[in-house]
Amino acid sequence: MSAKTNKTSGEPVEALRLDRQLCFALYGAANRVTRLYRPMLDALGLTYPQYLAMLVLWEASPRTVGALGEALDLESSTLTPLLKRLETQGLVARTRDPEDERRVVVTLTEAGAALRDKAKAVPEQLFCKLNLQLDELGDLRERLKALAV
Amino acid sequence: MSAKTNKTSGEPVEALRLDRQLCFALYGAANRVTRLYRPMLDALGLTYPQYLAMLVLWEASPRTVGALGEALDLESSTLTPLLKRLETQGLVARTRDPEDERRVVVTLTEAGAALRDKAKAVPEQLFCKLNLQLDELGDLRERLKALAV
DNA sequence: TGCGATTATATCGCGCACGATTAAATCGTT
DNA sequence: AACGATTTAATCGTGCGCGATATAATCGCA
Repeated sequence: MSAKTNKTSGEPVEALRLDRQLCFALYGAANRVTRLYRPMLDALGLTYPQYLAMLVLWEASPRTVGALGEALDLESSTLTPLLKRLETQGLVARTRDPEDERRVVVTLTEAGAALRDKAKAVPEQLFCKLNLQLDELGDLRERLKALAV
Repeated sequence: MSAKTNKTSGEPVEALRLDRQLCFALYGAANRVTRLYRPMLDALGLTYPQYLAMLVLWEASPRTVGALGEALDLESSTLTPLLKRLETQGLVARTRDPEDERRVVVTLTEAGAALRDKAKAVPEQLFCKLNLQLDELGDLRERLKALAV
């Protein structure tokens, strides 16, 4: 038995150990990285998911809510309030597509487009906070992109 | 320029591309894995963070709120309401430590301890849903544990 | 031309996750 | 003993993330 007493178990259930769980490593890493971003994103007035949405829009604007949801793998129930907050901040505009009134088109405002310059430094700043080589980062990124697709 | 028109940018800012961001790969993978767990955890009546808390308690109960927070890397502002919900479900008991009334001791109830048996199958069930070799999983887990510590 | 089915977004309720703050118990130093 | 500093949880407000549901526009087909 382990050094620490375990008052709940008779025999250990190996597979249930927290330190063997990929899910916990993933959960913890995601939380830690969000916390690392926070001070940098505070300076931009963005939350972490808002920053991700802006990344998508900086690549191509306008986009429909649906297209954003596909890119970010998020539901409209998550995106709609988030986009309304970006709209309130004056970073995006939300308008119905006249071609199909079901669609809502999200467009960067000038302020939203301009924020891109301030955000340019973020990726490198963050990279410095990770204890990681550049090639390790690329490898890890690709593995994660392939995970649970 | 890329095949799709990009009305926002003059020259591309390579580092800002979503598909180059480790943060997004991590964020997406964490969300996807949570969604994979959901049906299995629904059967146990647990959310994903509740499942993680139970994993910690199945390893050793009782534990203080602080010790749980350290193990899970979560603040009391997250844990306290979560533990109250587990208490409401009858899975844990929360009592003040008589030795030091500041501490709250979280103890598995019989039902909480018993749930462990039902949870035993979860890790393997989840593993089957990931497109992953066992050694890849271990490697990925260790890399994530080292990330942003 | 209708009218049921589908599609696109929005709304609602719940449970995190965290920073800021509060409250209470304990500790340390005099 | 006293009292300021520290430690431990709890509380509060904001913003996700999602399932279930609602609403409205469009489509398809008789």
